[in-house]
Amino acid sequence: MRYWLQVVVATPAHSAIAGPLTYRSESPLSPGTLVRVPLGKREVLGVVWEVLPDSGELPETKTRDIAGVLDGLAPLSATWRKLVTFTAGYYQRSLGEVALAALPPQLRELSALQLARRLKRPVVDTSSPPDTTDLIALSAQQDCALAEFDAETMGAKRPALLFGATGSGKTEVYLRAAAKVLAQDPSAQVLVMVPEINLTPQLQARFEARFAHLGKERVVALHSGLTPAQRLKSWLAAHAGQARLVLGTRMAVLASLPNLRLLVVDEEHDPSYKQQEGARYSARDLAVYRARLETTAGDTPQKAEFPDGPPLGKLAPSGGSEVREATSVGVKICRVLLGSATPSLESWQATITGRYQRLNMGDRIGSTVPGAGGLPTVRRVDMNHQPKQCVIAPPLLAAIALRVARGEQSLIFLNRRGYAPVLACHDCGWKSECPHCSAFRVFHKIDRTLRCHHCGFTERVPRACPSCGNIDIAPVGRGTERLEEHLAELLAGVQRPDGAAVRITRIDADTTRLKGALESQLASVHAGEVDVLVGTQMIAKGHDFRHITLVAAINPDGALFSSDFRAPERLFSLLMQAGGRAGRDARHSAASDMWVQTFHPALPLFEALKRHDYPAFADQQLAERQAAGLSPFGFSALIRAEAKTQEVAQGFLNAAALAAQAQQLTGHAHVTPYPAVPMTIQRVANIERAQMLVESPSRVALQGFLAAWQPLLFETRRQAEFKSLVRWAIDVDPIAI
DNA sequence: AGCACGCCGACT
DNA sequence: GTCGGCGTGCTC
Repeated sequence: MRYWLQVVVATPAHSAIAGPLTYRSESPLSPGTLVRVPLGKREVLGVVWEVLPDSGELPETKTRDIAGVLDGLAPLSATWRKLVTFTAGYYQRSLGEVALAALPPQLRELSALQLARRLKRPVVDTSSPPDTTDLIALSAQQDCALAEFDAETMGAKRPALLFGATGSGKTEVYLRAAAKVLAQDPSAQVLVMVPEINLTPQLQARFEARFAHLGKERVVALHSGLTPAQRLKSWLAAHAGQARLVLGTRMAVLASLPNLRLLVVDEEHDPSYKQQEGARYSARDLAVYRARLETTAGDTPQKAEFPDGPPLGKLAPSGGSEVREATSVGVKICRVLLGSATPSLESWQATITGRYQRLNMGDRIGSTVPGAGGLPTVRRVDMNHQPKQCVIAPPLLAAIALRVARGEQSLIFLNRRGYAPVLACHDCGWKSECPHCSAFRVFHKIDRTLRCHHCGFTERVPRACPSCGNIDIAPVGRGTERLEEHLAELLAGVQRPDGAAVRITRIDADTTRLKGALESQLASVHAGEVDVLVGTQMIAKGHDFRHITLVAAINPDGALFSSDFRAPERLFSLLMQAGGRAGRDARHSAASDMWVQTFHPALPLFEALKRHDYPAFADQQLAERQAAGLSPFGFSALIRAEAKTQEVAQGFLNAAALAAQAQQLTGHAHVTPYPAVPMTIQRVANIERAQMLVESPSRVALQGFLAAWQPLLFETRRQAEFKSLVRWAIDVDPIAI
């Protein structure tokens, strides 16, 4: 007996192969089975997508036999395949690319024997009843948030947004919600996502400790920081249902989790949930979609909407919610819990319209009044009234000196690494441009190099101006390296309480390049071996510095007048998060300050920041976005093109848009393609880059347009004049424009 | 993406 | 005379 299988393999979107390939098999493998298939001269991993009915006749193309089956592995579920199909369609990539990218890379290389050996390890149940004796009591607001989350009855239970300040105890809410789900169903699985790998070790320890009663290896991590072997192990444990709780980064949203019952997205506003290469999916949006997909009433899956849609109430079956309890036979509920102190405006808007349930948890534990308890006092420094060219305003410097003298720690932010962003000649006007990119190379004093942060091109700093020979070349502007040096000079006379000199340290991508460097530097801060910590935004996230009583943002204005409409949102979130670093220790909190140096202190953004008032900030931003038809009130996609010349890159995009207009793809659907423009960094590593924005008030219309446009883009690509085009890609729902 | 095949410069 | 540069084309 012969069967024809439709198999998806890792084919990039720009290759000619878009859909599944047809192979022959002796046995009728079920969809979702992992197979090895010949492709050209090599053998690749594939996933059986469907089995063609045996019509007796050969498919029109030639077919080859599959090379092998990864038996011992359960087929990937129909739900997983639906998730992959949706992701590929929505983000305009091939099925195979998304499907294979979701599997651990090691699975491709493993021989049948190696795989069998890995799967042979017996699963021993070492679980015991949970021990709740050590659990501390929840705060009233944590209790309330959990109760509301559990009491949700709307439709298939809406996605929930846990809105709570840094330090308000969101993690404990995740832990309790997860514990409840895991206890209710002995096979239930929970996925907890965090934005950065850096944050997983401490969180993993906390989750492992809490769920130790489930037995060994029931909590696993899934992120790109793992070795290939560890990643495979975690993935297999999740796929087999053996792992009960998976803690991971954005990649984990596509993991195989056969009995997923709860998805948690911590810091849901974080831009790193958006994949920035390959299939550019938003793990947060997919989490919302996946929760709907995993929710079934009997055998009927919920109609999934992405990530918005009609109010869910309309989709609920008449009769209400009691039939949907998790204990009912055949009914499986999967919920999603997003959490943030500064939610994305998309999620916030969803709680206003009622599509999402909002769980308010405003205050820090042990405090209710800003400034008098947990939240730091925000002090704006109007830089218009400070000495010219001053980097750190005198009152801020005095405040830092005071903290040092009191033996307290300060945290100084500057979102620019290196010594100076530019090196310039005062005589002829030469600047340290990168020869390969349209960007300046950054001066790094420590090894006397000029480094391009875009292509990596590095040279030693020239002795004299390369253009006119003048010796007088000087750094312009300021990075963390120079700020650290500058602070050391300014604070040279300041003594610690024990009479010792001030100790300044810097944490940024340059000081943490080596493995373990970040951990050891953080440890020295925690141990109190540092008085002043200088760093980039990497220290604003997650790390819990208990003894810091002063946080300062040196120059946050850059983001204010950016062409990117999301820049204010990111700045507000960053400053709120930075402020959240201060005074988490109750002993200090009453006296902790957040300083912001700005030339525009009266902007609503800073007014809202001063009051720690995210809702006010969101109201104002949402009003602006609604007026401009921007997300979440409008939808967009970016088409990026790379070529040897800017003319070809732009020409390709404009020609493709013209072709779309000629075919009336835009007319009826209210989709607007804008003219192609050079990207902000126009040239990187000698490749010219251009982009085209496409907007629509309707997500469905935009989707329809993009799908219909794809073939035209391929067609345009084939024209002789665009031969030198390097590549092009679509970014749906881009987070930066 | 891989991995071929396919035509032009500096080496054992 | 070959090794190898990466341009173009194909993979069920």
